Amino acid sequence: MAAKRQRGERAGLTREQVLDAALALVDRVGLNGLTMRALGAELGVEAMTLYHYVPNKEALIDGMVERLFTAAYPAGAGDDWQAHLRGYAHDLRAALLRHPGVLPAVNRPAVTPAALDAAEAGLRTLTGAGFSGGDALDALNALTLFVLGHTAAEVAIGPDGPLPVDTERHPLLVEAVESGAGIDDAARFTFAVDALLAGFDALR
Amino acid sequence: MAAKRQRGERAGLTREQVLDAALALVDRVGLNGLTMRALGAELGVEAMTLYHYVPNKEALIDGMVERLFTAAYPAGAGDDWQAHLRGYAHDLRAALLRHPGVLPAVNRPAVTPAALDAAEAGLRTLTGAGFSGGDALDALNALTLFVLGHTAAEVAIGPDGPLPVDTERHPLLVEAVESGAGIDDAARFTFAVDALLAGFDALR
DNA sequence: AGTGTAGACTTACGACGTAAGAATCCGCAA
DNA sequence: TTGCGGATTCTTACGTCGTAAGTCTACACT
Repeated sequence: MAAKRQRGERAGLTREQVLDAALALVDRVGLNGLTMRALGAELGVEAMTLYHYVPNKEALIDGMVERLFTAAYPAGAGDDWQAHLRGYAHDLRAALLRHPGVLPAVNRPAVTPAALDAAEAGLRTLTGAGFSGGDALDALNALTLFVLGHTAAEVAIGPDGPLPVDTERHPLLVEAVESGAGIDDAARFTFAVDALLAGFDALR
Repeated sequence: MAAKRQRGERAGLTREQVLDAALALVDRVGLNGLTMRALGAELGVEAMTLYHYVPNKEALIDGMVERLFTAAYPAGAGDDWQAHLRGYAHDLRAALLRHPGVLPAVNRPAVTPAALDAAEAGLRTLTGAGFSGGDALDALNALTLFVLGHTAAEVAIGPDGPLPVDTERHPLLVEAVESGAGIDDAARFTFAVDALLAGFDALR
């Protein structure tokens, strides 16, 4: 990618550049293709050089996830609480889908300043709408974890040949699937988010 | 674990034994500790022997996940649909938590006969309660993916030192956390499942 | 008794993460 | 101007991993 370098000649890297290059690499070759050597090559640098910006590979991946989440919160506080949370969920999903390759490494929300700000904004909206502090926190949590689970499942492609269902044993399943239901990921996501919001409303 | 063996002397393994041993090993040493050599040692066998039961390590992990899911569906069809789905969600979570170490490798529900049976039973209950086939499928899907996301997040332990929140910037967050809300995983899970069910009810 | 095959072992290779240390550049003090 | 120390990079090397290839042995069937 970059020109060859001599022994102490600076490449002028930053931690952010390393993380971004890692995200780009993963987008291209998948999480399994992310190796220290490959990432180094991407940046015109030897593998060991990366250890000046990241203590080890695990921390590198954590950093990528953090970066993903930091980019995920546009902090749009909506007018009414349902619109606010709906926007939050859709924005978060969109941000996660921007780097699908990293999603297998995302098993819980990263705690970043941006995430805390988003949580605070959500709590403000919800408590303002009459939720108790505890319920508001639980609601935000449930919504966030649902988004993570749904999005992770979306990108986890499987062999998924024809489902091993037979009409005798699973008539309803066959019918629902053949009617085209459950195909569109975005529609399923929207359905679920709306259900969750309606449920919060009912429990308020 | 087992006695040393000569060339050709049978160890009498089955694919199921291999998968169960892998689950046990992961429970003990974590997913990173799962290596073909270590698993072989666990079974009193060389690493390469395992390749008679599993084409490669990825398939080994897939098999573990499948096994986890197969054990997860006790097929308890409840009386009313909310009780049915609530039981399904809690049973699924409990089954997943039985082997927490594998959860990072679970990013979507495994398609197994048991899973299909459970889906069919859920559809029957829901359509019987007045849901359209498409909505019923979406609802089951949303519930399942939420359980996966929530459970995965539960076991994803983090360093999680004191949260970097300051009272000035995040007053509501500080208050909610200090009140002890959001500590108990099971309670948060119950809250979210109930919300989702209430939401399904509202959208019916 | 002879033979094929499934199940086990041995050896070996390339790739990976990273420990250890050497080389070079740069900014600052004398 | 010179010299020095830290920051950044490269080089070399080690142990471990997944697994390809080949070999050996016990048993089932002829």
